[in-house]
Amino acid sequence: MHNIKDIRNDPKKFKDSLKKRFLDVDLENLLDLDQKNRKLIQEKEILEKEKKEISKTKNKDLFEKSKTISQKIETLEKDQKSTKNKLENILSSLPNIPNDDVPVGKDENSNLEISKNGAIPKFDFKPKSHFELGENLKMLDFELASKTTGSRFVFVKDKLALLERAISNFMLDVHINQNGYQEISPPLIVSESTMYGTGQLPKFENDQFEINFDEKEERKFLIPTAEVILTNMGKDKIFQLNELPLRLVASTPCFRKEAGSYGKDTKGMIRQHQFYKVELVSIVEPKNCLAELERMTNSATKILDLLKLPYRKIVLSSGDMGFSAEKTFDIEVWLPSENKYREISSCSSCGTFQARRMKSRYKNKNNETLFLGTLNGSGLAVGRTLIAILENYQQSDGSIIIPEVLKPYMNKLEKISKK
RNA sequence: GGAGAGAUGGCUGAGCGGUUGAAAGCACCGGUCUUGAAAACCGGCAAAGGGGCAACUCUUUCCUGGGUUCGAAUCCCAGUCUCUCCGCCA
Repeated sequence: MHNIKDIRNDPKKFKDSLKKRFLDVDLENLLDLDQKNRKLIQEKEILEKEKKEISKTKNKDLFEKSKTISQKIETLEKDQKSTKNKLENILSSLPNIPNDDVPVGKDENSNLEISKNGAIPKFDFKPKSHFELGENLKMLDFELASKTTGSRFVFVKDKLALLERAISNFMLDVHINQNGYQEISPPLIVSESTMYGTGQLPKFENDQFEINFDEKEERKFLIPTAEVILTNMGKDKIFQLNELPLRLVASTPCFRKEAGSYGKDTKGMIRQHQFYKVELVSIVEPKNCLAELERMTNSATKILDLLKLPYRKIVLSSGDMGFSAEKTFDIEVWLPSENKYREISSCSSCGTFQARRMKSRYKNKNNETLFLGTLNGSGLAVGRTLIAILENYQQSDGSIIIPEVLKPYMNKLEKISKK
């Protein structure tokens, strides 16, 4: 959510900033609504003051007048509220403004590679895809999932299920013990206002799983990422300075409809309706956002370093960034079967954009109440890490060597092979 | 699902028709003291919104939404949430 005052002060700058997102805002309308809103507030306040004074005098002769004033206030208030609503509806559907150092471009073609790490493995045979490997091992079962549930679901079985759990536990341990994050086991269901807070609603409703909970209550959704619930831990809260920075990590299932990706990645478990992800969230003073983004990204790449998986880091262009982000680094892992890098983590700073939506604030040194900065990043997507391990650690016989750091989590198992 | 109790500032907690935006304590910030810190003492400290270059000022807000009243944190109605007890249950 943008601050209307900033827009009012420098409308042109605001319009230009959103052009980087290839959006053309109707500023006229926005400013008109803002002006109308403020005018109505002023009129209302004059009457309110008058009414207040009458009641203070306790003069019975003026009581009738006070009644008529009340009626006028009521009409003004209705008008003002509806104007404010219109204004907020527009504001809440506008994305965050890209940071100055974000490359400007329409889509992923303008993303910039920043660094490459790790040696790409060489095979003296044609490397198989993760789904071939998994199905041959009889440890990935897509057919069964489509029978019980539908497309874009999978059964992970036996040693691969263990591997999936090992990956998740390993990541959690690194983030908790080495990177200074606090572990959270959060609700996987959130209310509508929580989804609004991080920006999933109102614009991206069609990618969310809404659940039928209780007609009378606020609408409820399955989380598309733990970012939603972790970031909202600061919802309607004013933090003391000594509570910051707050760094949180959770390993949770994520649920997405993947609307609009029909035909994309239909094979295998790259794109599923349900997947596990270890999520990092930081809540910080806004001035520390960009430094925290570097720190968070390093926390994520550390996992890949430890797993000895080759990856590259890229910075997303203005047109490719998510709705709430001001700057985003993607980390892409090497997938031998595709002969290219694929996204395994996305780390974003949202500045104060989300904090404004969920009223997440803190007291600074001067005791002023200000909006916080929020960041989120995958550390990492568990399903895709599983894929990357399968493909990068595969042997000619179809077995999978267990990465050194995961062995303690796998009962010292050395490799996964067909029974 | 049945029966009670409650919801007030960052937190704890008073107030129960008219200078109450709200006592007190804690936390926090500033100062005195101290080699430094702690303690002690002094001072400051709710939020949102409007007007103003600013000093400042005005309005709203005591869970939410209605109602009574000239006037509501305080009275009435509805709803939401939390807690306790009983039942059910992983």
